[in-house]
Amino acid sequence: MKIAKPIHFNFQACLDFLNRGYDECLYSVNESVVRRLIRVTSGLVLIEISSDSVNINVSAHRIVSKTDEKEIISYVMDWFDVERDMTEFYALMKKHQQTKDFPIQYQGLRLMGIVDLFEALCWCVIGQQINLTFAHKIKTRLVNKYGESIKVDGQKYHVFPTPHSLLNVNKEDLVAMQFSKQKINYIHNISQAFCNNELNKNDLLKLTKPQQMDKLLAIKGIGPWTANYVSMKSLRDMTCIAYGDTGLSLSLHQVFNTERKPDKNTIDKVFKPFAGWESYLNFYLWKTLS
DNA sequence: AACCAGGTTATGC
DNA sequence: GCATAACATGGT
Repeated sequence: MKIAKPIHFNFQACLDFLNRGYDECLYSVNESVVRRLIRVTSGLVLIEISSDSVNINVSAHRIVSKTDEKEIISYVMDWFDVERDMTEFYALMKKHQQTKDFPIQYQGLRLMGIVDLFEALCWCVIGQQINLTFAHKIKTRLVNKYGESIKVDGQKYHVFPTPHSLLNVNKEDLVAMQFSKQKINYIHNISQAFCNNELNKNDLLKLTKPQQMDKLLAIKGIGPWTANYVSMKSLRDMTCIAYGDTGLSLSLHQVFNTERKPDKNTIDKVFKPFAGWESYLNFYLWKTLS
């Protein structure tokens, strides 16, 4: 399968982001290739994504139908945000002193998404108030125990657990994995919302932004930061700003010379010229930290 | 050794 | 309404 690369798309830059030094259990990056197990209607498929000068190339580990192919392509396009025309964003960054080098430094880096909304929400809860190394550690324990997997060439690949599988976990097992009781409850709440069909990505995408926020914030464990983060990474809203995020605060301080912990007003002022591209500016600012 | 991490909710004034 | 504690543990 092939996807034509649009302008302002740098596959290697995207891969470097995926491979930025954390132990990631849901995909593996090897130099110029990323492999990941995904779920399509017909079942699980291991896909391998690489790139040449004109295309993104996607292959599957087994025979797939035309319908499967469509779902796989759609997954990759979503994950790598392939369809977005970045021209305007790049022009905006060049126009402003503080960001004028970004188009060269981060050329073609796309806002890498989390296609599965359930995974995105759980990941936020897992990462709440702990360092990312530890967050990856406990996520790996969760995925290894409850996520479906297949073995290809002696290598095991996992998908993120389903809401049903996490709804039925033994809480003591999660304690043993070093989840806090609070995180365990939050993950339970989110699983329940998906199982009761109070929450699913397709329906959420049909709502307006404020309606989406209300739906998300109604669940105990999802606060403003998380609602915003999944809005950016999964629902693909382009106007998200991670207010109060420690990383964003630090990068704003370094790049825009704001105070160490800028208030909402200050942040809005910085983002104002990038209206419509807030999520991308936020993402690139995070990138300046690594 | 203390302080903080991709936060959120419960509680107290 | 706003400040503060509790959560759990590893990294720096």
